[in-house]
Amino acid sequence: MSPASAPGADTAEVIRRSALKLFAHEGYEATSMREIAAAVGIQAGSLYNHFSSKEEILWDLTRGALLDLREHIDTALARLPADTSASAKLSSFIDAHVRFHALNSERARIVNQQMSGLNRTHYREIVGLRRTFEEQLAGILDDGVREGSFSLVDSRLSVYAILQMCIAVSNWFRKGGGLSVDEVATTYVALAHRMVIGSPAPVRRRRSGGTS
Amino acid sequence: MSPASAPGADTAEVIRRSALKLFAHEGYEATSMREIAAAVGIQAGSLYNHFSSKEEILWDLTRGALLDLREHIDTALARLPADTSASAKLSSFIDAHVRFHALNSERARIVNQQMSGLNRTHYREIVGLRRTFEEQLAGILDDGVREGSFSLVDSRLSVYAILQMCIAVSNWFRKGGGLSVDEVATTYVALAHRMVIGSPAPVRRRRSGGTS
DNA sequence: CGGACAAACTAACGCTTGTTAGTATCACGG
DNA sequence: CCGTGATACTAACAAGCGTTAGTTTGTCCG
Repeated sequence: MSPASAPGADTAEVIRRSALKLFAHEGYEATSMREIAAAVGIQAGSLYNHFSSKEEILWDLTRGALLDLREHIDTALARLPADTSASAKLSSFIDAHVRFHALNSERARIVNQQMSGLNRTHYREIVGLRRTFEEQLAGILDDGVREGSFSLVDSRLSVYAILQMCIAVSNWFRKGGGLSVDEVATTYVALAHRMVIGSPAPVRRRRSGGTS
Repeated sequence: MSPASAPGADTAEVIRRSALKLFAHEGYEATSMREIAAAVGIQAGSLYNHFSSKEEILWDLTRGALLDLREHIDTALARLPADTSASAKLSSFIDAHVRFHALNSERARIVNQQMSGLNRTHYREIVGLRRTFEEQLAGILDDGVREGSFSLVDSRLSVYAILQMCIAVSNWFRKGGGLSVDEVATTYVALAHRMVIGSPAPVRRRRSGGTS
Protein backbone atom coordinates (compact mmCIF):
# COMPACT_ATOMS: atom_id res chain seq x y z
CA MET A 1 0.00 0.00 0.00
CA SER A 2 2.64 2.51 1.03
CA PRO A 3 5.39 2.63 -1.56
CA ALA A 4 7.54 4.79 0.68
CA SER A 5 8.84 4.22 4.14
CA ALA A 6 6.43 3.23 6.87
CA PRO A 7 7.82 5.02 9.92
CA GLY A 8 9.17 2.81 12.67
CA ALA A 9 8.80 -0.33 10.58
CA ASP A 10 12.51 -0.82 10.00
CA THR A 11 12.22 -3.08 7.00
CA ALA A 12 15.75 -4.41 7.27
CA GLU A 13 14.94 -5.81 10.68
CA VAL A 14 11.74 -7.41 9.43
CA ILE A 15 13.73 -8.98 6.61
CA ARG A 16 16.21 -10.35 9.11
CA ARG A 17 13.48 -11.87 11.22
CA SER A 18 11.62 -13.37 8.28
CA ALA A 19 14.75 -14.77 6.65
CA LEU A 20 15.85 -16.18 9.99
CA LYS A 21 12.68 -18.20 10.37
CA LEU A 22 12.76 -19.42 6.77
CA PHE A 23 16.46 -20.28 6.77
CA ALA A 24 16.15 -22.10 10.07
CA HIS A 25 13.11 -24.14 9.10
CA GLU A 26 13.52 -24.73 5.36
CA GLY A 27 17.27 -24.22 4.91
CA TYR A 28 19.14 -21.46 3.15
CA GLU A 29 19.25 -23.01 -0.31
CA ALA A 30 15.62 -24.08 -0.15
CA THR A 31 14.47 -20.55 0.64
CA SER A 32 13.96 -18.14 -2.27
CA MET A 33 14.19 -14.38 -2.22
CA ARG A 34 10.55 -14.32 -3.28
CA GLU A 35 9.59 -16.34 -0.20
CA ILE A 36 11.45 -13.96 2.05
CA ALA A 37 9.85 -10.99 0.36
CA ALA A 38 6.39 -12.51 0.71
CA ALA A 39 6.97 -13.09 4.41
CA VAL A 40 8.00 -9.46 4.79
CA GLY A 41 5.11 -8.23 2.67
CA ILE A 42 7.10 -6.64 -0.15
CA GLN A 43 8.30 -7.61 -3.63
CA ALA A 44 11.48 -9.58 -4.20
CA GLY A 45 13.29 -6.71 -5.87
CA SER A 46 12.75 -4.47 -2.89
CA LEU A 47 14.94 -6.69 -0.73
CA TYR A 48 17.90 -5.26 -2.61
CA ASN A 49 17.24 -1.85 -1.09
CA HIS A 50 18.42 -3.37 2.20
CA PHE A 51 20.78 -6.22 1.38
CA SER A 52 23.04 -6.53 -1.61
CA SER A 53 22.50 -10.26 -2.07
CA LYS A 54 20.91 -13.33 -0.58
CA GLU A 55 24.24 -14.41 0.79
CA GLU A 56 24.60 -11.12 2.62
CA ILE A 57 21.40 -11.82 4.53
CA LEU A 58 22.75 -15.18 5.64
CA TRP A 59 26.08 -13.61 6.49
CA ASP A 60 24.41 -10.88 8.52
CA LEU A 61 22.38 -13.40 10.51
CA THR A 62 25.23 -15.82 11.06
CA ARG A 63 27.75 -13.22 12.11
CA GLY A 64 25.23 -11.44 14.30
CA ALA A 65 24.35 -14.63 16.13
CA LEU A 66 27.96 -15.53 16.82
CA LEU A 67 28.86 -12.03 17.98
CA ASP A 68 25.86 -12.04 20.29
CA LEU A 69 26.89 -15.39 21.69
CA ARG A 70 30.40 -14.13 22.27
CA GLU A 71 29.13 -11.05 24.06
CA HIS A 72 26.71 -13.16 26.06
CA ILE A 73 29.50 -15.42 27.28
CA ASP A 74 32.08 -12.72 27.82
CA THR A 75 29.79 -10.65 30.02
CA ALA A 76 28.91 -13.75 32.01
CA LEU A 77 32.57 -14.50 32.59
CA ALA A 78 33.43 -10.86 33.22
CA ARG A 79 30.99 -10.80 36.12
CA LEU A 80 33.15 -13.27 38.00
CA PRO A 81 35.81 -12.07 40.46
CA ALA A 82 39.38 -12.21 39.24
CA ASP A 83 40.32 -15.13 41.46
CA THR A 84 37.36 -17.30 40.45
CA SER A 85 38.02 -21.02 40.41
CA ALA A 86 38.08 -22.90 37.14
CA SER A 87 35.12 -24.85 38.37
CA ALA A 88 33.02 -21.71 38.74
CA LYS A 89 34.22 -20.42 35.41
CA LEU A 90 33.15 -23.65 33.78
CA SER A 91 29.72 -23.31 35.35
CA SER A 92 29.32 -19.80 34.00
CA PHE A 93 30.55 -20.77 30.57
CA ILE A 94 28.24 -23.76 30.24
CA ASP A 95 25.30 -21.91 31.71
CA ALA A 96 25.70 -19.05 29.24
CA HIS A 97 26.25 -21.37 26.33
CA VAL A 98 23.20 -23.48 27.04
CA ARG A 99 20.96 -20.51 27.73
CA PHE A 100 21.93 -18.88 24.47
CA HIS A 101 21.39 -22.01 22.42
CA ALA A 102 18.04 -22.67 24.06
CA LEU A 103 16.70 -19.13 23.74
CA ASN A 104 18.16 -18.44 20.30
CA SER A 105 17.69 -21.85 18.77
CA GLU A 106 16.83 -20.59 15.29
CA ARG A 107 19.86 -18.36 15.07
CA ALA A 108 22.06 -21.09 16.47
CA ARG A 109 20.75 -23.58 13.95
CA ILE A 110 21.65 -21.26 11.12
CA VAL A 111 25.17 -20.93 12.43
CA ASN A 112 25.55 -24.67 12.77
CA GLN A 113 23.79 -25.97 9.71
CA GLN A 114 23.64 -23.32 6.98
CA MET A 115 27.28 -22.28 6.95
CA SER A 116 27.82 -23.93 3.57
CA GLY A 117 25.73 -21.21 1.97
CA LEU A 118 28.41 -18.65 2.76
CA ASN A 119 31.19 -17.71 0.37
CA ARG A 120 34.70 -18.77 1.21
CA THR A 121 35.71 -15.54 2.95
CA HIS A 122 32.67 -15.38 5.16
CA TYR A 123 32.82 -19.10 5.84
CA ARG A 124 36.35 -18.82 7.10
CA GLU A 125 35.47 -15.89 9.30
CA ILE A 126 32.67 -17.89 10.92
CA VAL A 127 34.95 -20.85 11.49
CA GLY A 128 37.43 -18.50 13.12
CA LEU A 129 34.78 -17.03 15.38
CA ARG A 130 33.67 -20.47 16.44
CA ARG A 131 37.20 -21.47 17.25
CA THR A 132 37.41 -18.76 19.88
CA PHE A 133 34.82 -20.63 21.93
CA GLU A 134 36.87 -23.79 21.76
CA GLU A 135 39.93 -21.91 22.92
CA GLN A 136 38.00 -20.26 25.72
CA LEU A 137 36.73 -23.57 27.03
CA ALA A 138 40.11 -25.23 26.55
CA GLY A 139 41.63 -22.48 28.66
CA ILE A 140 39.15 -23.04 31.46
CA LEU A 141 39.78 -26.78 31.42
CA ASP A 142 43.55 -26.25 31.48
CA ASP A 143 43.18 -23.93 34.45
CA GLY A 144 41.19 -26.56 36.28
CA VAL A 145 43.79 -29.21 35.62
CA ARG A 146 46.53 -26.89 36.86
CA GLU A 147 44.47 -26.12 39.96
CA GLY A 148 43.98 -29.80 40.53
CA SER A 149 40.21 -29.57 40.44
CA PHE A 150 39.74 -31.14 37.00
CA SER A 151 41.00 -34.43 35.70
CA LEU A 152 40.39 -34.87 32.00
CA VAL A 153 40.02 -38.01 29.97
CA ASP A 154 41.45 -36.10 27.00
CA SER A 155 41.69 -32.36 26.75
CA ARG A 156 40.87 -31.78 23.09
CA LEU A 157 38.07 -34.31 22.97
CA SER A 158 36.58 -33.02 26.19
CA VAL A 159 36.32 -29.58 24.61
CA TYR A 160 34.63 -30.97 21.53
CA ALA A 161 32.26 -33.17 23.48
CA ILE A 162 31.19 -30.50 25.94
CA LEU A 163 30.77 -27.80 23.34
CA GLN A 164 28.78 -29.96 20.93
CA MET A 165 26.58 -31.17 23.75
CA CYS A 166 25.67 -27.56 24.50
CA ILE A 167 25.27 -26.53 20.87
CA ALA A 168 22.92 -29.42 20.24
CA VAL A 169 20.45 -27.96 22.71
CA SER A 170 19.36 -25.70 19.86
CA ASN A 171 18.29 -28.76 17.88
CA TRP A 172 15.62 -29.91 20.25
CA PHE A 173 14.81 -27.17 22.75
CA ARG A 174 11.46 -25.47 22.28
CA LYS A 175 10.16 -22.68 24.48
CA GLY A 176 7.15 -23.88 26.37
CA GLY A 177 8.06 -27.49 25.64
CA GLY A 178 7.84 -28.82 29.17
CA LEU A 179 11.43 -28.00 30.07
CA SER A 180 12.48 -24.62 31.36
CA VAL A 181 15.72 -22.98 30.32
CA ASP A 182 16.80 -23.03 33.95
CA GLU A 183 16.34 -26.76 34.26
CA VAL A 184 18.29 -27.45 31.11
CA ALA A 185 21.12 -25.10 32.01
CA THR A 186 21.40 -26.53 35.51
CA THR A 187 21.47 -30.07 34.23
CA TYR A 188 24.06 -29.35 31.57
CA VAL A 189 26.30 -27.53 34.04
CA ALA A 190 26.18 -30.63 36.20
CA LEU A 191 26.90 -32.91 33.25
CA ALA A 192 29.85 -30.83 32.15
CA HIS A 193 31.31 -30.94 35.64
CA ARG A 194 30.97 -34.67 35.73
CA MET A 195 32.82 -34.89 32.44
CA VAL A 196 35.89 -33.09 33.74
CA ILE A 197 36.10 -34.11 37.34
CA GLY A 198 38.24 -37.07 37.95
CA SER A 199 36.34 -39.55 39.96
CA PRO A 200 37.97 -42.48 38.20
CA ALA A 201 35.07 -43.63 36.10
CA PRO A 202 35.12 -47.29 35.12
CA VAL A 203 36.36 -47.05 31.57
CA ARG A 204 35.74 -50.26 29.74
CA ARG A 205 36.99 -51.07 26.28
CA ARG A 206 35.47 -53.43 23.78
CA ARG A 207 37.80 -55.50 21.70
CA SER A 208 38.34 -53.22 18.72
CA GLY A 209 37.64 -54.52 15.28
CA GLY A 210 39.43 -52.93 12.37
CA THR A 211 40.26 -49.44 11.16
CA SER A 212 43.10 -47.54 12.78
CA MET B 1 31.17 -44.32 -24.36
CA SER B 2 29.14 -47.46 -23.78
CA PRO B 3 25.45 -46.61 -24.02
CA ALA B 4 24.45 -49.93 -22.49
CA SER B 5 25.36 -51.54 -19.20
CA ALA B 6 29.00 -51.83 -18.26
CA PRO B 7 29.22 -55.18 -16.45
CA GLY B 8 30.03 -55.03 -12.78
CA ALA B 9 29.74 -51.26 -12.68
CA ASP B 10 26.48 -51.18 -10.75
CA THR B 11 25.50 -47.67 -11.69
CA ALA B 12 23.00 -47.29 -8.87
CA GLU B 13 25.76 -47.81 -6.34
CA VAL B 14 28.00 -45.27 -8.07
CA ILE B 15 25.13 -42.79 -7.99
CA ARG B 16 24.68 -43.42 -4.29
CA ARG B 17 28.35 -42.81 -3.59
CA SER B 18 28.54 -39.68 -5.74
CA ALA B 19 25.35 -38.20 -4.36
CA LEU B 20 26.49 -38.98 -0.83
CA LYS B 21 29.66 -36.96 -1.25
CA LEU B 22 27.87 -34.05 -2.90
CA PHE B 23 24.99 -33.97 -0.43
CA ALA B 24 27.35 -34.17 2.53
CA HIS B 25 29.68 -31.43 1.33
CA GLU B 26 27.41 -29.03 -0.57
CA GLY B 27 24.03 -29.86 0.90
CA TYR B 28 21.03 -31.53 -0.69
CA GLU B 29 19.34 -28.43 -2.08
CA ALA B 30 22.60 -26.99 -3.38
CA THR B 31 23.33 -30.16 -5.36
CA SER B 32 21.76 -30.52 -8.80
CA MET B 33 20.92 -33.71 -10.63
CA ARG B 34 23.34 -32.59 -13.35
CA GLU B 35 26.14 -32.38 -10.79
CA ILE B 36 25.42 -35.87 -9.56
CA ALA B 37 25.28 -37.17 -13.12
CA ALA B 38 28.58 -35.52 -13.98
CA ALA B 39 30.21 -37.10 -10.93
CA VAL B 40 28.92 -40.49 -12.04
CA GLY B 41 29.92 -39.91 -15.64
CA ILE B 42 26.46 -40.04 -17.24
CA GLN B 43 23.76 -37.58 -18.32
CA ALA B 44 21.19 -36.19 -15.91
CA GLY B 45 18.28 -37.99 -17.53
CA SER B 46 19.96 -41.35 -17.07
CA LEU B 47 19.74 -41.03 -13.31
CA TYR B 48 16.02 -41.72 -13.66
CA ASN B 49 16.78 -45.25 -14.82
CA HIS B 50 17.87 -45.93 -11.24
CA PHE B 51 16.00 -43.53 -9.01
CA SER B 52 12.58 -42.06 -9.56
CA SER B 53 13.43 -38.62 -8.18
CA LYS B 54 16.09 -36.59 -6.46
CA GLU B 55 14.28 -37.00 -3.19
CA GLU B 56 14.42 -40.77 -3.54
CA ILE B 57 18.21 -40.66 -3.67
CA LEU B 58 18.29 -38.69 -0.44
CA TRP B 59 15.74 -41.02 1.09
CA ASP B 60 17.73 -44.08 0.06
CA LEU B 61 20.92 -42.70 1.57
CA THR B 62 19.30 -41.47 4.78
CA ARG B 63 17.35 -44.62 5.44
CA GLY B 64 20.29 -46.83 4.55
CA ALA B 65 22.58 -45.01 6.94
CA LEU B 66 20.14 -45.27 9.82
CA LEU B 67 19.42 -48.94 9.21
CA ASP B 68 23.13 -49.64 9.08
CA LEU B 69 23.63 -47.79 12.35
CA ARG B 70 20.86 -49.77 13.96
CA GLU B 71 22.33 -53.05 12.77
CA HIS B 72 25.78 -51.96 13.90
CA ILE B 73 24.55 -51.22 17.39
CA ASP B 74 22.25 -54.21 17.71
CA THR B 75 24.96 -56.68 16.80
CA ALA B 76 27.32 -55.01 19.27
CA LEU B 77 24.75 -55.35 22.03
CA ALA B 78 23.76 -58.84 20.96
CA ARG B 79 27.33 -60.01 21.50
CA LEU B 80 27.00 -59.34 25.21
CA PRO B 81 25.96 -62.14 27.61
CA ALA B 82 22.39 -62.00 28.82
CA ASP B 83 23.33 -60.92 32.34
CA THR B 84 25.58 -58.06 31.23
CA SER B 85 25.66 -55.05 33.52
CA ALA B 86 24.15 -51.76 32.43
CA SER B 87 27.60 -50.29 32.66
CA ALA B 88 28.99 -52.70 30.09
CA LYS B 89 25.95 -52.23 27.89
CA LEU B 90 26.51 -48.49 27.98
CA SER B 91 30.12 -49.01 26.95
CA SER B 92 29.10 -51.13 23.99
CA PHE B 93 26.40 -48.71 22.95
CA ILE B 94 28.65 -45.66 23.06
CA ASP B 95 31.54 -47.44 21.44
CA ALA B 96 29.37 -48.60 18.54
CA HIS B 97 27.74 -45.21 18.18
CA VAL B 98 31.00 -43.29 18.10
CA ARG B 99 32.69 -45.75 15.75
CA PHE B 100 29.84 -45.51 13.31
CA HIS B 101 29.73 -41.74 13.34
CA ALA B 102 33.48 -41.48 12.93
CA LEU B 103 33.78 -44.01 10.12
CA ASN B 104 30.58 -43.01 8.32
CA SER B 105 30.74 -39.29 8.88
CA GLU B 106 29.35 -38.32 5.48
CA ARG B 107 26.33 -40.57 5.80
CA ALA B 108 25.77 -39.44 9.36
CA ARG B 109 25.93 -35.81 8.34
CA ILE B 110 23.25 -36.38 5.75
CA VAL B 111 21.00 -37.97 8.34
CA ASN B 112 21.54 -35.10 10.74
CA GLN B 113 21.55 -32.10 8.48
CA GLN B 114 19.73 -32.81 5.22
CA MET B 115 16.54 -34.28 6.62
CA SER B 116 14.56 -31.22 5.61
CA GLY B 117 14.92 -32.26 1.98
CA LEU B 118 12.68 -35.26 2.60
CA ASN B 119 8.94 -35.25 2.06
CA ARG B 120 6.71 -35.44 5.07
CA THR B 121 6.23 -39.19 5.04
CA HIS B 122 9.90 -40.00 4.75
CA TYR B 123 10.81 -37.31 7.23
CA ARG B 124 8.55 -38.82 9.84
CA GLU B 125 9.95 -42.26 9.21
CA ILE B 126 13.48 -40.98 9.80
CA VAL B 127 12.45 -39.24 12.99
CA GLY B 128 10.87 -42.48 14.14
CA LEU B 129 14.01 -44.45 13.40
CA ARG B 130 16.11 -41.98 15.31
CA ARG B 131 13.84 -42.19 18.28
CA THR B 132 14.62 -45.88 18.66
CA PHE B 133 18.18 -44.98 19.58
CA GLU B 134 16.95 -42.63 22.25
CA GLU B 135 14.75 -45.34 23.68
CA GLN B 136 17.55 -47.87 23.58
CA LEU B 137 19.89 -45.60 25.49
CA ALA B 138 17.15 -44.56 27.90
CA GLY B 139 16.57 -48.23 28.62
CA ILE B 140 20.22 -48.81 29.40
CA LEU B 141 20.32 -45.81 31.72
CA ASP B 142 17.17 -46.95 33.49
CA ASP B 143 18.69 -50.38 34.00
CA GLY B 144 21.77 -48.83 35.51
CA VAL B 145 19.75 -46.74 37.90
CA ARG B 146 17.76 -49.80 38.94
CA GLU B 147 20.99 -51.74 39.44
CA GLY B 148 22.34 -48.90 41.50
CA SER B 149 25.37 -48.36 39.29
CA PHE B 150 24.15 -45.16 37.64
CA SER B 151 22.99 -41.95 39.22
CA LEU B 152 21.56 -39.52 36.71
CA VAL B 153 21.30 -35.76 36.85
CA ASP B 154 18.19 -36.03 34.68
CA SER B 155 17.19 -39.04 32.66
CA ARG B 156 15.78 -37.40 29.53
CA LEU B 157 18.46 -34.75 29.28
CA SER B 158 21.20 -37.28 29.87
CA VAL B 159 19.96 -39.24 26.89
CA TYR B 160 19.93 -36.15 24.70
CA ALA B 161 23.32 -34.97 25.85
CA ILE B 162 25.07 -38.29 25.44
CA LEU B 163 23.52 -39.07 22.09
CA GLN B 164 24.23 -35.66 20.60
CA MET B 165 27.77 -35.76 21.88
CA CYS B 166 28.31 -39.00 19.96
CA ILE B 167 26.48 -37.86 16.83
CA ALA B 168 28.57 -34.70 16.68
CA VAL B 169 31.68 -36.80 16.18
CA SER B 170 30.63 -36.97 12.53
CA ASN B 171 30.98 -33.20 12.29
CA TRP B 172 34.68 -33.05 12.97
CA PHE B 173 36.19 -36.51 12.71
CA ARG B 174 38.40 -37.08 9.67
CA LYS B 175 40.14 -40.35 8.93
CA GLY B 176 43.87 -39.84 9.17
CA GLY B 177 43.40 -36.62 11.08
CA GLY B 178 45.71 -37.35 13.99
CA LEU B 179 43.10 -39.12 16.08
CA SER B 180 42.33 -42.80 15.68
CA VAL B 181 38.84 -44.15 15.91
CA ASP B 182 39.91 -46.25 18.87
CA GLU B 183 41.12 -43.23 20.80
CA VAL B 184 37.93 -41.32 20.19
CA ALA B 185 35.69 -44.24 21.05
CA THR B 186 37.62 -44.97 24.25
CA THR B 187 37.46 -41.37 25.34
CA TYR B 188 33.78 -41.00 24.63
CA VAL B 189 32.96 -44.21 26.48
CA ALA B 190 34.78 -42.77 29.48
CA LEU B 191 32.98 -39.43 29.16
CA ALA B 192 29.58 -41.10 28.94
CA HIS B 193 30.29 -43.13 32.05
CA ARG B 194 31.28 -40.02 33.90
CA MET B 195 28.01 -38.41 32.90
CA VAL B 196 25.88 -41.13 34.45
CA ILE B 197 27.84 -42.27 37.43
CA GLY B 198 26.96 -40.53 40.57
CA SER B 199 30.06 -39.19 42.11
CA PRO B 200 28.26 -36.12 43.43
CA ALA B 201 29.69 -33.51 41.10
CA PRO B 202 29.75 -29.96 42.40
CA VAL B 203 26.76 -28.48 40.68
CA ARG B 204 26.86 -24.73 40.82
CA ARG B 205 24.15 -22.41 39.68
CA ARG B 206 24.50 -18.86 38.48
CA ARG B 207 21.88 -16.39 39.53
CA SER B 208 19.40 -16.76 36.67
CA GLY B 209 18.38 -13.73 34.72
CA GLY B 210 14.99 -13.78 33.05
CA THR B 211 13.07 -16.11 30.81
CA SER B 212 11.38 -19.12 32.36
C1' DC C 1 5.46 24.75 -3.29
C1' DG C 2 9.50 22.07 -5.13
C1' DG C 3 13.38 19.20 -5.28
C1' DA C 4 15.82 15.34 -3.17
C1' DC C 5 15.94 10.99 -1.19
C1' DA C 6 14.57 6.52 0.37
C1' DA C 7 12.07 2.72 -0.57
C1' DA C 8 8.61 0.54 -2.80
C1' DC C 9 6.84 -1.08 -7.36
C1' DT C 10 6.75 -3.76 -12.15
C1' DA C 11 8.91 -6.26 -15.58
C1' DA C 12 12.23 -8.51 -17.38
C1' DC C 13 17.09 -10.69 -17.99
C1' DG C 14 19.67 -15.02 -18.56
C1' DC C 15 20.26 -19.29 -16.28
C1' DT C 16 19.39 -23.34 -13.83
C1' DT C 17 16.24 -26.49 -11.92
C1' DG C 18 13.91 -31.38 -11.74
C1' DT C 19 11.81 -34.10 -14.81
C1' DT C 20 10.02 -36.37 -19.18
C1' DA C 21 9.73 -38.25 -23.97
C1' DG C 22 11.62 -40.35 -27.57
C1' DT C 23 15.58 -42.69 -29.49
C1' DA C 24 19.92 -45.32 -29.88
C1' DT C 25 23.01 -48.80 -28.30
C1' DC C 26 24.64 -52.87 -26.27
C1' DA C 27 24.42 -57.86 -23.93
C1' DC C 28 22.08 -61.92 -23.82
C1' DG C 29 18.53 -65.94 -24.28
C1' DG C 30 15.94 -68.63 -27.61
C1' DC D 1 20.16 -64.16 -35.81
C1' DC D 2 16.60 -61.84 -33.94
C1' DG D 3 13.87 -59.91 -30.12
C1' DT D 4 13.82 -58.25 -25.54
C1' DG D 5 15.24 -55.55 -21.79
C1' DA D 6 18.19 -52.61 -19.52
C1' DT D 7 20.51 -48.49 -19.80
C1' DA D 8 22.42 -44.78 -21.95
C1' DC D 9 21.72 -40.73 -24.99
C1' DT D 10 19.71 -36.02 -26.70
C1' DA D 11 16.49 -32.45 -26.45
C1' DA D 12 13.17 -30.16 -24.54
C1' DC D 13 9.49 -28.64 -21.03
C1' DA D 14 7.63 -25.38 -17.66
C1' DA D 15 8.82 -23.36 -13.58
C1' DG D 16 11.62 -21.05 -10.67
C1' DC D 17 15.98 -18.84 -9.51
C1' DG D 18 18.88 -14.43 -8.05
C1' DT D 19 19.39 -10.17 -9.69
C1' DT D 20 18.86 -5.68 -12.30
C1' DA D 21 16.84 -1.53 -14.55
C1' DG D 22 13.68 1.79 -14.73
C1' DT D 23 9.67 3.88 -12.67
C1' DT D 24 6.38 5.42 -9.12
C1' DT D 25 5.20 6.80 -4.66
C1' DG D 26 5.47 9.04 -0.39
C1' DT D 27 7.95 11.92 3.20
C1' DC D 28 10.64 15.53 4.67
C1' DC D 29 13.52 19.86 4.37
C1' DG D 30 14.16 24.40 2.78
